[in-house]
Amino acid sequence: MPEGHSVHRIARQFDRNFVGHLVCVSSPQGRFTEGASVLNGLRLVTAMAIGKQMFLRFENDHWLRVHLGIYGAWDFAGDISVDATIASADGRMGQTNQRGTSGGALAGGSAQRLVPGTDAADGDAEDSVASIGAPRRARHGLSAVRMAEHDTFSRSLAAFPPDPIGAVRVRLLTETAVADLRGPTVCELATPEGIQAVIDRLGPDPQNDTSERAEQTFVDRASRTARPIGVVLMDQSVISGIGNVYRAEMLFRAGINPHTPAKKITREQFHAFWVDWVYLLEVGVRLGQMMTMDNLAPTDYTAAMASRDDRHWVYKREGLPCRRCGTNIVVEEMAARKLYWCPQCQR
DNA sequence: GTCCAATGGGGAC
DNA sequence: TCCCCCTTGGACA
Repeated sequence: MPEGHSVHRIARQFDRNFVGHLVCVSSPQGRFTEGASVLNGLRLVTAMAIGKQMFLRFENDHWLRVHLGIYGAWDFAGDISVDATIASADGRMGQTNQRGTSGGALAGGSAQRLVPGTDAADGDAEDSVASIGAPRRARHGLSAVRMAEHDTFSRSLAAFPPDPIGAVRVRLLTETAVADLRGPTVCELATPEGIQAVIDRLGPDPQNDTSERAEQTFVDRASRTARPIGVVLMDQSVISGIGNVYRAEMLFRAGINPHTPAKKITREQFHAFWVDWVYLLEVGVRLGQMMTMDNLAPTDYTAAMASRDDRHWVYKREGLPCRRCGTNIVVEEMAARKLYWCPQCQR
């Protein structure tokens, strides 16, 4: 699931291809029919992300709030301009990239225009689908068609918009682009007051605010509790966007025992956490992957980008030797989630 | 086919 | 602290 970096990428995608457009809103699955009818035909004004929450503001101060939870994902298709780095996003999208012809997408910084069946620059119709959200290896929906039968896929895009496939909670459609949402934990209409109430509950997100005041808010909220730091880092009211992967990796990078009571963490250590999150989140948004090993040689780095297994210090490495000291990585439950850590490096 | 895991979070107790 | 919701893919029978 998408941790904070994915949601920022999604908001960017909306900003690039939907903001300023009139949007047809529907709920093919039928579970957001009433909300869709309120938003249908309105112009999208703003797309923004705070941590794992995304907010879309439409005309007349109608807001749509989306939280992907563990399973949620957005599929984008049509005449979508995809930032070169966004084209390499997690999960399904990563594989999309592998299959596409624009293999150099990671390196470039320029946007590419992807127009199915017409003048797609260096890609074909395959590349005009982008998914961001929960990792899903096999294809379903638009992508499933691509994987199974290329011809069928091409036809489905040729007849824009493609038919929604599977449980699409909400579809946002402009004349040239479409976004399908599946499996969100939250997809609801909200008033400005409702949105503000949600925002007020959230800790700072360094993609939105790297000020000293933001850092201080984090430190103040984190340091006043005796809960384990491994729990506190995942508390979205303390700091926004950190999920289970980043929690484990940040604790390892800091060399801190996850059980340490937060109030015993020093000021310097909190500062280091903040600085590291600023950095890791920026990298994650840029690469579309939770790359937490930043001391790799360029060749190793490429390999790590390609392989999900080589991206992390400790996450999902239980029983394997620590990359730093050789001690076996352990796994335990903390805050109802699996926590991976090195008992030697994180004493 | 059936079962389980998965990068979350909220509510009941 | 437990339980439930959301959805999908993969492992296994």
